[in-house]
Amino acid sequence: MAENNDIRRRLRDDILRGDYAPRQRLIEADLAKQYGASRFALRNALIQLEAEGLVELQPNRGARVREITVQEAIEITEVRQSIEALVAARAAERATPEQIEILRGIGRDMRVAVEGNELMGYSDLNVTLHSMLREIAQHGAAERMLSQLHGQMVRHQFRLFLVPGRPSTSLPEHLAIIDAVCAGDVEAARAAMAAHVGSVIETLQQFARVDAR
Amino acid sequence: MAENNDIRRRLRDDILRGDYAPRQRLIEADLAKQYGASRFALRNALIQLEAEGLVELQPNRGARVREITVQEAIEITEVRQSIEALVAARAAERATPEQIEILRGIGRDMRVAVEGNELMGYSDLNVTLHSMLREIAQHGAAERMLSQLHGQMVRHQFRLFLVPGRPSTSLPEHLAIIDAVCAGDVEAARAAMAAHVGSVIETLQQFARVDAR
DNA sequence: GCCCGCTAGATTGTCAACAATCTTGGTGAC
DNA sequence: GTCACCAAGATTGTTGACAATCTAGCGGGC
Repeated sequence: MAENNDIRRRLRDDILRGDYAPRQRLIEADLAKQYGASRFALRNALIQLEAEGLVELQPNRGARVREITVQEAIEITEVRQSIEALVAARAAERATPEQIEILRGIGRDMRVAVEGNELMGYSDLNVTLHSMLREIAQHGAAERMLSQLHGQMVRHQFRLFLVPGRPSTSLPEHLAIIDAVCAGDVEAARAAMAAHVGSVIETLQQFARVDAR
Repeated sequence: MAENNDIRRRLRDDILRGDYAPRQRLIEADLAKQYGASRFALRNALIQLEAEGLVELQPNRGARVREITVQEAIEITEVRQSIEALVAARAAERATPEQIEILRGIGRDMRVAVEGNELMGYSDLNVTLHSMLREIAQHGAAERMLSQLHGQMVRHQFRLFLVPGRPSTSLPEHLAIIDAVCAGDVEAARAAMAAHVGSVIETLQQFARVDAR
């Protein structure tokens, strides 16, 4: 099973990186050859990825990359909103002085990245901030749910950074979250995170309107 | 695969009903004989149940029923709290007159069940109310996450009903949720649900203290 | 007496071949 | 020309056997 988990990880990474288009069929034999694994190992990986919501498995008809509509992306983000708010609140409760220093550092870097118009750098910092907050919160159940939701979203997440002016909207939201967590203000942290993810949802809703045309 | 999903469902039901103790080893060959299925089908079911969080799968060491500690149960319920609050808010937004009638009916039945001290009946109504709210909310992502979390919790959920006086605490909370949803008051519904699940968390915390002795 | 290593049995992991099912392309009736 | 039907190929589903790994119990050395 050691190799099995390896296959699973590689296949997941490749799907998340966008190597396979949504709704593209994933044919066991082809993938097996491509990854140098047995069909058996591949099958297991596909079953597991289905459970993660990355792949759709229809009986006798094989596996496809699951397509997430904008509407579904919004729903997923709504759930993410409520869990991330919980994580932020919990992080505010538990952050140690060392962790607070790290958070402030991330905030400074974010400001610099936005001022320098470094989109990719800012995107990476965004990921770093959210995962730092999860680490501070030490909440296993939230962690599991968020990583599951996140995997399903990657494709749409990516589109967000292409929206002009998006960084200058989200920067103050991120800084507000950092301030609240560092101040140990539980309710402010919850509210700041809810507001931030709320603005993500609004941006997604713009996509929904554009796509509808 | 038709039979495969059947096995999965039966095995899940049996685990949830408590036929297998936590940490009990689930031996593929034994289960295969017991359910009249092939080891192959069983294996797939176990992989899927692992993803649902019901079963723990260690390489070369087989499957066990996953044990949920009280601490984990609290975490899971905290996540549930935030998602259920979202569902209640959404239900308040969308409930039709017919659905409102049904909710009020559930409320009346709950009152009667508590007055008549019918614990099992009240427990069933509790399940009915929550699933009715999910149906009204029509929120696919929330639905999926909640059913996953619920599966992991069943054993602890059960203990709640053994707590003396628990029904008389939760009845007014349930009625408040129903009132808010029927009134279409989104924020009140969110708050009422958060308060209700919050009181569940407090009860679980009492267990944690008792178990620690 | 206690610990280490070893063997036998139990259990899981993997494979290759075969069966069942779906898909595609073509053929013929109308 | 269009539709229903059928066959061939492609793909997934399943099986039984075997390999790899773990576990428990025993015996020998200290």
